[in-house]
Amino acid sequence: MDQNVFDDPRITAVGLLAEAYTGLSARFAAQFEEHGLSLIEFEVLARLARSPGKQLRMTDLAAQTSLSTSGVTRVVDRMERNSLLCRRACPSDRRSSYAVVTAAGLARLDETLPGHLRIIEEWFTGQLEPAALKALLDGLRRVRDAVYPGATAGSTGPAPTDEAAAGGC
Amino acid sequence: MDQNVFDDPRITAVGLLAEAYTGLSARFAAQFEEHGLSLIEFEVLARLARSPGKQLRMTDLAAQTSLSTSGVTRVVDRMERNSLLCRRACPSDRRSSYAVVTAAGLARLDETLPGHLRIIEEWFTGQLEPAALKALLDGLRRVRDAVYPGATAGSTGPAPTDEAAAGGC
DNA sequence: ACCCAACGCTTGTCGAAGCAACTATAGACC
DNA sequence: GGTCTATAGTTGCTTCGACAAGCGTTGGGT
Repeated sequence: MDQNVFDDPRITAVGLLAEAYTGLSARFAAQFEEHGLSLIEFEVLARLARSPGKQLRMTDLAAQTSLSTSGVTRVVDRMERNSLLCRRACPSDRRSSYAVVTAAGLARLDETLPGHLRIIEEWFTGQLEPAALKALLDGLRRVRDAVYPGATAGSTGPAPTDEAAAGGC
Repeated sequence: MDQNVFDDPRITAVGLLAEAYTGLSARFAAQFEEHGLSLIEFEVLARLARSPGKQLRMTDLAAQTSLSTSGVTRVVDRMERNSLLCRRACPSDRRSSYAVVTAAGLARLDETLPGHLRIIEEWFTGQLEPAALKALLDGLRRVRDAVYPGATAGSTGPAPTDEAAAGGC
């Protein structure tokens, strides 16, 4: 085998993507941990908070997080134990439950977000001139659109009742 | 909290990076699995194969893979059980061992690489015009350099003896 | 020469997450 | 109305990987 296959520009490209992503993730995780959250817990909070009624069905949460449904069951277990969210029965389908952010969950998110945005700016978006950043994001979007099937599951379903908004579980 | 924080361009940027990376990784993992490899096993094979003597000390392997040293111990255990590599004592420091790719490991890599390159091209590099790809990679490199400390541990150390090259374990 | 802090690796233990199996419900078709 | 398949979620089991503790080794300071 040719020793220099690994200098192939395709391999290099993948290496850059992987290292940029894992490096950034590590910074995020460190900051999240200061607020008692893991990467996945932050993502769950964020996805719930921006969904109509601040809730999502377990399945839709799974689809949005690239976690399996059993993985979602367990993350929601932990976060419910931690009072960051709670389960709520779906009135129209007794098989389904919603995960609903609690007020405490929203507060935790509020307290975490500013630092998170600062870190993104410091290590990612702020590293590049506006034009270069735009070019990077355009490229990423093309790759993402090609490779990432469904990032919007649940947000296109029927609007759930809104009575639980802001965490009155 | 403002519902629209999540439309912040910084959040969007991170989302693109994460989705592009995880989407690509899933494609890679599926192809690796056809050859009986996991993502991390492929990376280990690749990093060993391109190192001088086709070997690396456990610690250096850990530094290159963002695995802990105990994680490396266990991956190497599995791969050694699978005859993809083997351990070899370091003659100059009895605390260290090298992980050395075997002929079978190189063969496995050989059989996996063409498909891997094809997938990179199909879903990543081939999605973009050359200029756009270059812009993407330049951006990624800037972020990577900022955020990713040491990707070259071990490749700058003293050249190990070469007698074991090509897997005569 | 001796001591001791630092290093390299392995092992015990734990939490996280996937898969497959299971339960309960929904909806379609006869 | 009854049956049958598909769906939503949970649980048992397993694997993976991190952390901390432990063992042997090294090398510098005195």
